[in-house]
Amino acid sequence: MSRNRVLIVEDEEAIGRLLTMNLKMAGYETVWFQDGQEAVDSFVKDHRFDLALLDVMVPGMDGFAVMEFLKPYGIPVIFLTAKDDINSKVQGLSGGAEDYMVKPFEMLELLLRMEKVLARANKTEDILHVLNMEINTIEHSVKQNGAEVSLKPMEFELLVVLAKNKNRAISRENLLRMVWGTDYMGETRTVDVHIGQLRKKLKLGEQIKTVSKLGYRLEDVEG
Amino acid sequence: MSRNRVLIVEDEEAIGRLLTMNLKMAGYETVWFQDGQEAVDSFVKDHRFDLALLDVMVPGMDGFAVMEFLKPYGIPVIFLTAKDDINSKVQGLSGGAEDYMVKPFEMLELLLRMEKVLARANKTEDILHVLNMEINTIEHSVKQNGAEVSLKPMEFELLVVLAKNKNRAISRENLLRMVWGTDYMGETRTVDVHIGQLRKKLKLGEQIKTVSKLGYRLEDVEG
DNA sequence: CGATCAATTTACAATTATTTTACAAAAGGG
DNA sequence: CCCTTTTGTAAAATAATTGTAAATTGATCG
Repeated sequence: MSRNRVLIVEDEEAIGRLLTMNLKMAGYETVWFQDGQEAVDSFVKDHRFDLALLDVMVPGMDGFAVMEFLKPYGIPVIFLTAKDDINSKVQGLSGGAEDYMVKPFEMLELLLRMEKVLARANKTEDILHVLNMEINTIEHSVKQNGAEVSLKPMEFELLVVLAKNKNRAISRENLLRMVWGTDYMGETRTVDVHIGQLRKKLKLGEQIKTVSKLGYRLEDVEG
Repeated sequence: MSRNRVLIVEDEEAIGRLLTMNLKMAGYETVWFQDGQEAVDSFVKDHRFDLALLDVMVPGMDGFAVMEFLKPYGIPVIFLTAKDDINSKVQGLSGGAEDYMVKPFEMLELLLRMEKVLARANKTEDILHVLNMEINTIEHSVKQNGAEVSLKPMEFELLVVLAKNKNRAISRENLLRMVWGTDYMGETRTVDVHIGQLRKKLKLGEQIKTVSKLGYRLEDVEG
């Protein structure tokens, strides 16, 4: 599948730029507007979006109003808003928004939530193809050159995260958060051990690169 | 690349000018007010700031009051204050300020703290572009003319500091503080050796200038 | 309860990174 | 110029990180 397209409506320069850059790194296609009206004008001409990130307070037309235009097309919305404005939260979620992020937020947190929203909307691939592997996220199975390879649950989850983020170095901390869901502090070699298992079982000694002091990267040259 | 915008509220002419000048050199965009009320009046019309430096004692409206206006927008605040006024410190930090500088302060110290605060608020660029390099601070990777160059962790950290402070000479002592985090006293050639590695690996013999008796400077004429 | 299997921790070996050393080369500074 | 100090850098020494087998812990199920 081609990459998911994300509509961004955000007037703050710094945040908009950061979003654009990070989503691009994460493999999304983005279109960014600093004005709600402009976003809508463009949207009526081209509504091929899979997800929208809308700042609530934005010039031209506010985020809630923008959402009304997206609704008929079933495009899920995640709102971005300045500090704990509980009213916006209520209005946004009851109005049909999928999720809600309070600024300033962690980019990784946003990426995780976007993943979840896209999965719920059935806009993610169920089968990933990386290197010589076919990873079935519904059956939790992996085939390598057509032959089934048996992975334990955590090994599988780790492989999925590496595959979804191929060619990108991921720190041990982030792997722990993404796969294990823990904000683990202190020392643990769990990640390393599981990486070792994947390397052994899938013969990925070369393809899973160690990034010293940081973490690991699954390399797939072809892209 | 657009720069981070900093709101400065400081009535002392000399300090205000110094801040404006130094931050501009360091690549920030600044707006400076000498009166708290004026700053707030302007802020309600344009709140596109990434950080605020607030003098506590300032005419019109004091720093704490100004902060209350910034809070809802999640704009981090660093207080500047005349003396070692412990009360202000307590009031400021408990009121939500990110950090606190006592005058007179080292400009480099302030720049360091600003960096930290911006990073915490997720408002720093993840990808730096300097000379022919693209430095990805999330993946800890460097591309030169599109080709990946492999750096060891400390080499990478050093490059980031040089890049963030390009065209500014940095002493060995400060490099040690910024990269290695140590207030190392005495003799060490560690910095020199790592500079040598960067020059070799990235062919920056010309661009990393030695500043005799002081330290080094990464030059990027284009700015 | 055990038996079984997955997950994590431990412990130590292997590898890689960092710092120091030592000397050569270059730069200042009379 | 010459002498002194500073800097460049290869290579040795030291330190830290990573790989991984094996032991331990935890969870599940009859």
